[in-house]
Amino acid sequence: MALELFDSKSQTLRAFTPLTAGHVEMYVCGPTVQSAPHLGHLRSALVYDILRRWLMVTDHTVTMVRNVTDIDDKVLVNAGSRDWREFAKEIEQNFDDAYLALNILEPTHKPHATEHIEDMINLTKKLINLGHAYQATDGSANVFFDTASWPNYGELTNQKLENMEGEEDATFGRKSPNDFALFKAHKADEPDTAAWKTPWGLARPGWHIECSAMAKHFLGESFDIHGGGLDLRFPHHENELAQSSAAGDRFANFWLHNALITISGQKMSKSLGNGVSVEDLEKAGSWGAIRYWLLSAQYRSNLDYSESSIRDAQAALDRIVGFLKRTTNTKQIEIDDQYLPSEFAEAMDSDLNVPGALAVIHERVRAGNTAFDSNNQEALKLCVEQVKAMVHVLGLTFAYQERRISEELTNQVNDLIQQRNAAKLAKDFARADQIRLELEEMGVTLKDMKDITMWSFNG
RNA sequence: GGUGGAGUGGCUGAGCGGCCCAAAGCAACAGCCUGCAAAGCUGUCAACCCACGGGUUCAAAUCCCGUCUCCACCUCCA
Repeated sequence: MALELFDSKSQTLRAFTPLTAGHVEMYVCGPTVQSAPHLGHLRSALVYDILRRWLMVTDHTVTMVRNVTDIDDKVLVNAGSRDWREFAKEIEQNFDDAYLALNILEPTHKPHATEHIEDMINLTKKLINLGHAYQATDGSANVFFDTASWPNYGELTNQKLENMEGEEDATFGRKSPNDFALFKAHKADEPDTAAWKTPWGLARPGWHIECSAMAKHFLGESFDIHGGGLDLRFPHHENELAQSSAAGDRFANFWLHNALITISGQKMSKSLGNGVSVEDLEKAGSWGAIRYWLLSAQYRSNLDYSESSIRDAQAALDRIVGFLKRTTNTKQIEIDDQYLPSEFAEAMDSDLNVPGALAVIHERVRAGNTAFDSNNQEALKLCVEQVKAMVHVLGLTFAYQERRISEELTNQVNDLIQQRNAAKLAKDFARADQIRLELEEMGVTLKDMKDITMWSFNG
């Protein structure tokens, strides 16, 4: 079986074949760095991280572009009295920190909108020449896409122009309320640094033109996959498609949209202010558990966040990690993709059915534990290799890296454990229990094994 | 008004015509282990009719029609 992906433009599951055999080019809409990341942004980035990893495992090289929109109305507003460029950089760092913590791979290219103004000007010029864009009728430096000139407008989201609500307020020189800005004229109250010289006057780019220009810059006039959150489908992606195809490009072969994260059934979003922040998440569980939880629903399904969700994920992940810890030396991890079970591959090939893939991991973990307890070395080895390979594909390997604990604490704990074991041997259980309690208060959980007492620190 | 999506055990969440008397996880319960625990492992439990009502089919959670409820998008959002 080969990979099938749900293409949201055709609204069908399609067999995925790269335009160039063995090589996949994908463009993913990254964040507008206007405020700190929340769970929803992380999910989106993670979905395409998983897709990329799976493509690589199945023998593709992957060029992945994930942009940073670092100039935008909200960036300027939220920067307040600060230099917006500095502000944007800081927010971008917040995103990068979170991506790193979640073990999301760096994209091949991470272009910033402000670095590609020239590309955007060129694309806009071309659209004007082709009669698909125009400078504002009020003589300002605003430039708009002429939706009426493009009969395919609405093709991505299956909408008809006459049914659309469009901009209702002032036109700023629009011919139609449905027309959207390619460039926005510099406003007097905005910093000079947020304006570029264009053939139409001082202006800054609109949101949609950025992605069209950057995708073309790095991937050319056609590429395999365009991804992003479901809330970007319209207008952002519809407009991207209109611009690029009106300019004569074929653009994306597949459109992928990940569903959103909800909280109490309602969409998590910047505008609603109900986002779960990185700080909140770190309190709820480990980054491994967060990654696991984000993967626990297929990417086109909503995922509802609640306080217990990360905790449940932590328990499920601990089961997998615990298996590897008790059966292998986790410091030496060699991965061999040849061990991936076919059921796992089938699940991944089926529009990235990660929950199904996780089920295969758990099934193998159980088989492995059984083999371990009955000392069936041959069966155990197979299960271990399979689990390691699967966990690696999902990027969960980092979850079982050892936490760094100070030598001082280690010695102290080992000393107390020794005292406790001595007390147990002397059948002084009151003393043994007292030490156990002491350790618990330090945040140390004991694990009495057959011959040895293991411990973990959760403080 | 338009365009999409969803409703599956106590909870999360796969399955999308026969392998489904429905995967997996969490929770619960039991056993193993233990001085007793915890942790860990294993097992068991759970979906009466897979939102409701019709229909198609030899066969439906899965397809069709209708109804109800919820969510998203319609020019700020991943």
